[in-house]
Amino acid sequence: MPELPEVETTARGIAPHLQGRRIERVRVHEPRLRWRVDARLADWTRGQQVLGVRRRAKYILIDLTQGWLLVHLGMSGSLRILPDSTARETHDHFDVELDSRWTLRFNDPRRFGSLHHGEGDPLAHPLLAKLGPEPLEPEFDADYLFSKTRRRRVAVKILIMNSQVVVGVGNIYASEALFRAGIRPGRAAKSLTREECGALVKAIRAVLSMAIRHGGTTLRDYVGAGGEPGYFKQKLFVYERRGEPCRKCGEPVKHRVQGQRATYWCGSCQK
DNA sequence: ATGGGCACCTGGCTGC
DNA sequence: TGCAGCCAGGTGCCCA
Repeated sequence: MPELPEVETTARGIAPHLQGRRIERVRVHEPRLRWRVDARLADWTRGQQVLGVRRRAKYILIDLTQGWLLVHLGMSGSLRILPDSTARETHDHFDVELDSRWTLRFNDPRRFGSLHHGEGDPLAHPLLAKLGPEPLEPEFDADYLFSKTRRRRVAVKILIMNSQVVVGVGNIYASEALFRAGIRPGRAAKSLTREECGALVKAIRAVLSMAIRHGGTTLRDYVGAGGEPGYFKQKLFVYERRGEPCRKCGEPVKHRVQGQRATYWCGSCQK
C-alpha cells in the first residue's frame, strides 16, 4: 500500500497518541514478518517511554528512553490506534499497549512489513545507513540528481525508485512525477539534461507534498492511523489509467512493465 | 559499480 | 460456483 505520503500520514497520526506514553507491553502475535521479529523485543521494550515518532524513508521510527522501534509497512501494512486491545482480526500481527490504555496495532495481510528494535543511533542501522536523501529536504536538488544520473544507463523511472539515490519515491508517484516533469519513464537516466533533472526534482517534491496534504493516495486496502479510509486518488494523471485519455492532451495513456512494475505515461506529453 | 531478476506473502479480480 | 492465473502501493539480496 503505502508510499511515502501514506507513511508520513501514519506517523503524524499515531505520534500524538504515543508521545510521552509508557509502553506497558508489546505483544507479538505473528513474528513471521519480512524478517522474523526478535522474541526479546517484548521484554526489552516494557516500561519504556516514547520520546517521539519520526519517519526516515518509508520507515517509522519510534524513539524510546533507551533505544527505538523501527516499523516498515511493506506493501499492505497499516498502523492504527485503538482505544483498547479489542478483539484481534486476521493479520493483526503485533500490538504496542500503552499506559494510556490505547493500543498501537499493526495489521499486514502480506507480511512484507517489519518490526525491529535496537539501541544507539537508529540511523546507523543497516536498513537505514545507506539510504539517499529525503525528497523533501533541500539536499535533493537539481545538481544532486544530475550528478547521480551521469553515466547511469538505467531507465530514469528505475533510478528515482532506487532508495540509494532518493528515498520515498514509490511506483505510483514515480509515474506521476515523470508525467509532471514531461519525461518518459524509459529514458536512460544519463540522457537527462540538468534542466530536466531540475524539473524532475520539482515534480517529485510537488507530487509527494500534495499527496501528504491530501492524506495519501488511497488504493484498495489503505487505512490511516484512525482507520479512516483516507483520500481518494482522483488527482492521479496516469497511474492505473492505461488506455484512458491523458488529462492534459487526451491521448490514451500508455502502459508497460519496467523492472517487474507497471509504468504509465503519456506518449505525447512526455519526451 | 551497475543492472536484472527473484524472493518474501495474501487477497481480490478476471476469465474460462 | 469453482478455480487457475494474474496482479498489487516495497525493497533487500543474489548473481552476472
